[in-house]
Amino acid sequence: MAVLRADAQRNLDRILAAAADAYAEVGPDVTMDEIARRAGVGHGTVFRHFPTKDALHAAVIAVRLDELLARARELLQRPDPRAALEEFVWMAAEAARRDRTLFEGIEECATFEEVAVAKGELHEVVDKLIRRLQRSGTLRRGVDSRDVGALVGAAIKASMHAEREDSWRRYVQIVLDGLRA
Amino acid sequence: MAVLRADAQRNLDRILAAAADAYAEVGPDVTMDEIARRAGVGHGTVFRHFPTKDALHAAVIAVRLDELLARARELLQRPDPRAALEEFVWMAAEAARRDRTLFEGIEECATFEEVAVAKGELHEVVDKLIRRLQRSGTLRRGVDSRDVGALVGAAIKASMHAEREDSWRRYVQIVLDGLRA
DNA sequence: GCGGAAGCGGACCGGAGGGTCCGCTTCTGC
DNA sequence: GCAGAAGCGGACCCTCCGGTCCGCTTCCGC
Repeated sequence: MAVLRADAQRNLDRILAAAADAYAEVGPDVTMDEIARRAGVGHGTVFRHFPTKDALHAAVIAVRLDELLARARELLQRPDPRAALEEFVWMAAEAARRDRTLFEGIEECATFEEVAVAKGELHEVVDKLIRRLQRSGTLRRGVDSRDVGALVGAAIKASMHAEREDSWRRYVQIVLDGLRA
Repeated sequence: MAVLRADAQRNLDRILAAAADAYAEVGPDVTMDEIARRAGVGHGTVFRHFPTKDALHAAVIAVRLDELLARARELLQRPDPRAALEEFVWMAAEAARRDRTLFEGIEECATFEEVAVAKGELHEVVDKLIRRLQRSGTLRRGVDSRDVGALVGAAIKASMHAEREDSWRRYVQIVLDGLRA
């Protein structure tokens, strides 16, 4: 990544932030115009920084995944494996709730190097958390980080249409309970 | 509904069948052209029978919901409440698996009378199944048919991207286990 | 502060897809 | 089998949106 001119760097940051907001609020179908508008730049400027809409989406998702990855690594140090996994799940759930595009977009964006790498590393770390718990015998066998990710993401998505404000907590709890051995 | 000319009725049936297939296979974003092509009719013909794309989608969903409703009513007669609910859940899961658009489309199409009515009746009947089981004390309190529908739909959706062929069964089972008291 | 490079942004393009329209075809009642 | 109604279908329209391009602006090294 060559060094950018100061104004270009500022715009890049603004675009990433605006895109994150826009994807979170509107969903994966936000238009590039809307993102540009939120960032306060012209539509063409967005395309100079990101060659396609998908590339921008991937960049946003990669940032989110890196955040989750950092947190997951910290949790590996936790002595209690159940608390570690549960904390991770609740954290991921909140991330998915904030940005409904997170789990949905991962599959499509997996063709992008940055997303594939972050995803791979995250799975690796979370699988460690899971295996620790399975060894202690309190987590269902045959379940891996992909399953947990898919189920938690799905539970969050399912709660989006619910009337009750706290449904997402109930749904995640139901999934967690279902995952017990 | 006025009586249709014989050929028009035939086309209508073909369109509904083709649309059901198309939504199931391709997803909610199938184009009207694709549906018309599958039905072997012109694009304009589809629009004469259904004024908008959403109206067609709603019609397809209403048919599915009516099928589920009929089965749910039968299950009310079952003496064992747990078996009744579980059978319903597995049935709904298979329906959702066959037609990935089913649960997704319901919310948006709820503005259509036919869908709203079918949905309301289905919730009513399933709530009866659920309350029977809650009274027996083996189902989590505070859960209703919307929650169960959302969670099962989510589990199915989550399994769509999984590599393993049988993930949907595992996921539904996890949800069922999580729903126990 | 000047000149060249880097960046900007909005006008523009092209394709996709929902929806309309009307000349032609097919059906049906008599 | 004929007349008129009902239905058909594809050409067409229009909007939306991702992506390109280029004349103008802003920045930065000297």
